[in-house]
Amino acid sequence: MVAAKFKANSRPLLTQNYRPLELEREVRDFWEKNQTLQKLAEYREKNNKGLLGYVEGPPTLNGIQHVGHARGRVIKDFHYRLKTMQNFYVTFWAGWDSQGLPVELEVEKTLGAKNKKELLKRVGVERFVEECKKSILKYHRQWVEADKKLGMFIDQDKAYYTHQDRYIEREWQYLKRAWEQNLLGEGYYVVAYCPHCQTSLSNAEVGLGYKEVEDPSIHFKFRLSETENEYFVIWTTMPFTLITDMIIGVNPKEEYSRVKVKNEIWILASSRVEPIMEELGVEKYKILEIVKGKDLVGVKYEYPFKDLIPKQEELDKLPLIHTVVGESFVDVSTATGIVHLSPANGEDDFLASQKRKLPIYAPFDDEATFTEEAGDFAGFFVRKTDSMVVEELRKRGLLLKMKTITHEYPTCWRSHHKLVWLARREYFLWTDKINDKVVKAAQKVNYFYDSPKNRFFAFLKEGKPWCISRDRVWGSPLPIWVCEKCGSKTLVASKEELVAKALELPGKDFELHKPWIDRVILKCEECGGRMVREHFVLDVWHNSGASPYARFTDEEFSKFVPVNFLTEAVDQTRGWANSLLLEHVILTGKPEAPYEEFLFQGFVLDAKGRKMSKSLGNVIEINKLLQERSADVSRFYFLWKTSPIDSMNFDTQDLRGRPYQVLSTLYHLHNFFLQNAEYDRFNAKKNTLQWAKKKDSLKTPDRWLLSKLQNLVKEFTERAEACEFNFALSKLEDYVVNILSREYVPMIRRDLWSDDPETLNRRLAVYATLWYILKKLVLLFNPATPFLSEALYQKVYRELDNSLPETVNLENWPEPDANLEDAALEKEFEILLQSLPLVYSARQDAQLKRRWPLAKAVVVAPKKVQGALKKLEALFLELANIKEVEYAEELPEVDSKRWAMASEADLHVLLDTHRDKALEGEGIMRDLARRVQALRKELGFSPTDILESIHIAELDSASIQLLKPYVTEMEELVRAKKVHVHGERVEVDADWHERKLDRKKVYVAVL
RNA sequence: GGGCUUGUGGCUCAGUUUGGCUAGAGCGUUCGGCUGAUAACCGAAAGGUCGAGAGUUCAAAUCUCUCCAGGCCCA
Repeated sequence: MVAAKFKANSRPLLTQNYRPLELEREVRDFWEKNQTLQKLAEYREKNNKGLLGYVEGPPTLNGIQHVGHARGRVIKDFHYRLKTMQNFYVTFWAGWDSQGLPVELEVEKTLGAKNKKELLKRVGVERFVEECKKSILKYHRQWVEADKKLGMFIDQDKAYYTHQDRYIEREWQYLKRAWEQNLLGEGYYVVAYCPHCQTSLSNAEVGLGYKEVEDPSIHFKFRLSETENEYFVIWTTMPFTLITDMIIGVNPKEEYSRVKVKNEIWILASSRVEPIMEELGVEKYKILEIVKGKDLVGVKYEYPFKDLIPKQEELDKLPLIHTVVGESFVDVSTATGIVHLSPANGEDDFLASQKRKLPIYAPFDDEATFTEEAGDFAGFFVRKTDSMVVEELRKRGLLLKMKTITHEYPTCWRSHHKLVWLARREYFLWTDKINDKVVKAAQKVNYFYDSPKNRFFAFLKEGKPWCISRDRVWGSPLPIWVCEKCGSKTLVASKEELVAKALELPGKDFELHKPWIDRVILKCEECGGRMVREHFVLDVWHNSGASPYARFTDEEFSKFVPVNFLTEAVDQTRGWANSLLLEHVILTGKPEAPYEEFLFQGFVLDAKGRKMSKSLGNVIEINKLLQERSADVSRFYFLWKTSPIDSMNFDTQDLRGRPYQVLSTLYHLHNFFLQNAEYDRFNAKKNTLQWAKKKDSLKTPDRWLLSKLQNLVKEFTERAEACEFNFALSKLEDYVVNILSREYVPMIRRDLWSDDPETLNRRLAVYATLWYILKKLVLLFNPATPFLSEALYQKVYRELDNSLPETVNLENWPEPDANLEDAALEKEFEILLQSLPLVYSARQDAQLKRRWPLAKAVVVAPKKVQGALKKLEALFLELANIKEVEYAEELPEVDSKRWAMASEADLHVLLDTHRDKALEGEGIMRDLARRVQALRKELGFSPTDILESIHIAELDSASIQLLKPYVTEMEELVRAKKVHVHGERVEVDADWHERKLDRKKVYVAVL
């Protein structure tokens, strides 16, 4: 009868096992079919308690999403879902960085290029740009796919792309503001240049090409101007740089020696005297004096080629030129500890001269050939002059030694030619002028953790100007036009304005990219001449840094910026976090950041803690990972494993462990709840907590569990908002696995194991409690594991209560309910939960199984502890499986053979190990019942099925006698109409199954 | 080479701000037990020079210095 009722009601809402992949697929379909993402956004847009701007840190559409990216995306999505459930409207819209060097490089590879100039000549810029667009589309598809699999609720329909005209136009507004404030202008910068490909290279490209190469290695000397015979001794591998020599550098903190060699005096670092003399074959020398580097600063030296280079002779008259400067980067552990500096041919050199405001002397053209300004060297390719310079030094008696060495030196990754560094004309944002404002702006931001904040500030305080021009094709163009006739410049920041001022246009409808933009010729307002565009494109960091203004409309910008919360990996301190900040200060003119909070995340490494790289082959791609692994489990793992600022060793093996277990337990708790609640026809709308309270059916375990939940809600929320996701999730883990599954469920199991109508209200009260608790948990889990939460929400909550909203995401974030808190009760349960393991421990010592009932326990504890335990005595007896408990304050004298004991601190439990016949019989019954239950499950019976009969055979006769009085109780326990006990295995209508019972065999049959 | 950061049982992490009981937890291992929601769980055991060294202190995983190794950024 009961079984029939159960079956009639049974709907297989949840599969018996947690199968995340299957379930996530269903949920993905559900979201798509119901347009959940869109509905959610629309709802919160109309109903919210506040707006939170968000702007996506655009991934470069080159390369594939791997676990490193996914960590950040999961944090973003976590934050979005949390804030949305807290009833905020968040502009969680996608964005993509679709320009830049990586895109160009890939296209170059695809099209097969020896060098870029040749390629562009061969295929044309139009074709090249077409290919760039194709390439970004390819990667875009894969990123969107990965986002979908991850469960990202980012709005892909509202995505921005940095290459779109409307984005570029708005990006130009930043430059316009900079132009108006005199923060944008021309300057020089030293860049790596490949003479063969005739193009400059980025730092990243330089890193690609370090190789062993041969170079001249020369030691030479420069005479101190005020002396006849005193010299600085210097070493270099690039003789040609002497042509642009401007200053020499010493380390002001180090010691230098004046050394007598024959009738000359040489100056070099003290620590280098011995090795250099050996190198130069000088056997006899004498150290005359030791001086500090800082005492050499300001000394003028005789630049040797003034006769060959008139411009150098001119420069020589200026202050500081051809004198000694102090620089801490000068290393006295190699060479002579003195370096000559050519600001036009080295970055350190350049910065040293900028600091001192020296004039720029860069006498070469775009082909790296010396110009007229280089005097006798004019017309030669720079490195061709190496030997000429060496010869000139020799003629003047300044060359000490010349040889050839092999060393590591950057070469062009494409053509393998040695690179040279050249000062080139570039465009800068003079952000050094607004550094105070920038630092002030950065100070208003919440960074959550100190270490990345320190790093960010250390970087910001350098306050270097920002070189924003790049000599490339696929990028946002620099909107500056120069008059061919009078040289005046103009910045034009919109297409409309371009058209209005144009002399020539590349057709009516052109896009704001090369090659078309270069065909726009403007009319000079000063002289009426033709203005042509400066050929540069912009640094991609300027593109993404413009996103707050460029991705929104004016109205949205004023509503949403400063945005609330951003997060990127730590490498973005110098990248996006910085460019956003600088550009916003320029745009607004105020010391204000475009973000209120910025979380810098640590990097994701492989299982062994090595960085992920293509060459190591240990990169884990998201699309591949999620083919086999659960997105929920992975998301949980990302957030749970380590603090977001720490680097994280990603080990797919870990996914099978605790993260899976936590989610699986949550799932099975729902299964448990459903099985029982459906059986008793629980009515979610009627049988609420209020109802249970009114019926006085809530018991202490329920009230304890409810009280514990309030604290969980409070702490989880606080930790999550502080970006301590690992702590937040471990709180959740503890509640689900320990408090609910391990501790609460055994407390109420006995109450549920009954179909007595008299106790129905008690059972319904337990379901009301579980419904309330589990539903809150599903909400707390939602930001971390949206698939599981949605699945349970649909299959359990919406199924049992059709008045609920359409998706779990439309629920409100739980808030602690003070009415349900009971600190005193929690304290009492703490004591109960400390005492029970002592019982189990004592049983273990005495070899007494937990299912064997015992007559008596004595709890020895202070009065207060006793009091708590007395209040919960019924629970204690049931969970300890003991008939009676006594209390004492002092340890009584007992027979240690008969009594087993376990202690912790001032709490002791004594167990009476003696079992009379009744206890033994009940123990045997429980042993057998356990085996019957296992067999029932094995044979596929449902827990609620009533069996016809159960047969037990081949127990010894003593056991049979002990068991007999408990047969009726057993029938109830195992849900069978009749339990038969036989001596022998008689003929029955079912198979006998052999089971072990305390090393003896016993046979069981069920039908 | 510089800045920031990490190093705690076999593995993954707390604890370090503000020095203070026998350095904790989970996973894994071994033995035993429990279980009709759970590939779960419980008890016990083995397992730690807290990266190395020095210093400060009555007392150091914690503070200071040096070094080693990994990571990020820069040179």
